[in-house]
Amino acid sequence: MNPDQLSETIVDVLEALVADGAITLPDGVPTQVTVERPRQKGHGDYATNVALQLAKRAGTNPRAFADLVAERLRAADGVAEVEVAGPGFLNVTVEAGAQGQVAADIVAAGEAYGSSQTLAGQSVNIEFISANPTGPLHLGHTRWAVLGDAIGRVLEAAGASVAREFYINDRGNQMDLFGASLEASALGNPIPEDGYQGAYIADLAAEIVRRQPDIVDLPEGERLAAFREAGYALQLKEQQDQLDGFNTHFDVWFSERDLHADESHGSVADTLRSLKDNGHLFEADGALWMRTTDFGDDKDRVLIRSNGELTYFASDTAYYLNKRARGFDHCIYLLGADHHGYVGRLRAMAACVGDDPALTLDVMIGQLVKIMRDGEELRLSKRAGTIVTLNELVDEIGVDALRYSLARYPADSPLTLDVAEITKASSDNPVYYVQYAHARTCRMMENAADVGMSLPGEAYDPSLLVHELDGRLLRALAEFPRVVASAAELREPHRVARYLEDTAAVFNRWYDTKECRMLPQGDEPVTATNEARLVLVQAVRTVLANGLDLLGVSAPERM
RNA sequence: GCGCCUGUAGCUCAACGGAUAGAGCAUCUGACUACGGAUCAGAAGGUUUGGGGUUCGAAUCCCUACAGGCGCGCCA
Repeated sequence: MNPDQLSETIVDVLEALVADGAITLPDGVPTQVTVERPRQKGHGDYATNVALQLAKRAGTNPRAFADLVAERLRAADGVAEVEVAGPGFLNVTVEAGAQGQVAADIVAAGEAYGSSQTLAGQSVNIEFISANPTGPLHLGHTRWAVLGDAIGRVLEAAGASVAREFYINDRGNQMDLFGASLEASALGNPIPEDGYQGAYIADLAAEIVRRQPDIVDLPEGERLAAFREAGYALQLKEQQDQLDGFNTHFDVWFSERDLHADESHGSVADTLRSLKDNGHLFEADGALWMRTTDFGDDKDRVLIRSNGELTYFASDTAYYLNKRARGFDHCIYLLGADHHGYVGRLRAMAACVGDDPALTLDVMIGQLVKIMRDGEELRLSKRAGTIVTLNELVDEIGVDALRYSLARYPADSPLTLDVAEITKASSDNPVYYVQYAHARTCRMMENAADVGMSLPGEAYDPSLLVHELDGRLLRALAEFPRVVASAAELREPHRVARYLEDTAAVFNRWYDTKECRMLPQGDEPVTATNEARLVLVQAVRTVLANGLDLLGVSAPERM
């Protein structure tokens, strides 16, 4: 009896009540009802608020409604007890032994357990980080790397088709400034005003000269561009290596330049041409504008400046249409809080090109992260001279701890992490707590093999897992697919992390309980209960490993 | 000035309109003849920033005040 089955059972009860005329539901019987694990002990194994939700529509009060449902629900298979509590909650206790099947199901599903088809058919593009290729990735990008990647993973687990995309801002003034900074550094000249500072510029310039000693002899007009392009290639490669080492992988690295390279479908030129007559473009002061105020933006936006240059917003618009043309019906943008001013114009732009932004656009604004050490904010990077780089963070904290520490919080609240706390190699640290629980399950499986135990397969008897803690563990495990589905739907992968911590705690509690030992003690023979628990442990291992994988965190077998 | 986000235990943060608001850290008290104790049990800690409203029910939704962060270019 898992939550979905209970939900179905309750729906059946409601339908029976309607059929008998005991209640009337003008809007019909819902196809599913809310079933949750109560936080409070003493509220049964599962609780539902159907009576509170439906009583008004049925023209009765919640308690009376709940009593009617409870009476029939008690007779259902697998249900041991039903109580009506508080304002009209139904607290359901399931029969001990009626939930054991889930453990075998999990083991059979293996890596696929937790996946669903709730978002099947959706084609989602998720764009994140999208840094300029003019410097190393830093703290500001790290949170989006973790969240974007994890959101991609949970969306895929929920059945969506997902493309993770990095938009390379390789066009515009800042690229020339980057080239000029490298050139100046290589020639021993002062870095230009507003140029890129930091020791990494000198390193990069030296590397360029080492690879192309002739570059300094190029005529002045060509030299800057040569430095710019060489620096671009090296810096992009470094960003890609940084992310690769951070277990964050993109399906598409999209160059802004490609939008300007020709006039093919999906290019900027094509976009401007196709929008010309749609009524939302106008000319003023020698510039071409999009009337984004038609759709709630606080001011109109320029596409072509009076000097003939295209704006970044023109690229944005073309890029959006390009994504749509590639078949994505849902575009997620992960932006930092310092870019939240874009939300209005992006939505308005989507509306101007004929889409309903409520359906096609999902702009997520992430708040900034601070990292503290010894009571002081970690700000300055040794090398980059600006902000702490991703590589420095990985060196100091480690990939798993850094990823997990960022993944366990939702995007929209400001976050302050303490280096000492997230690097602490003990169970005080949630990442190690979860990983340790996983390592423990691995060790238990090995120990079982050593005494000749093996997974019972067909002989598995789910009704043997009758201890209260067996039940609690089974219910926790049964929850996983719903957690993954809601994490995908809400774009909140932190729910997976919190769930893993909770499940690891239930497992440790179970492990600590003498009546729930998996291995036979001393010379005792292996019983069917021992083997049933072996299945349970393997199920725990599967859930912890699958959950950690959704966060891009490793599930070590030993620690 | 206008707009977006945030305000929850000493600290860092959870809680899809649900029951007595939960974890971890820090503090205090217990459990090792062990399935690896990187564990477990327990104590203490709260007017969910203040004030109104909506309803069976509000940390959550609405209004308002206050506090903090960020943004408001023919820059990218």
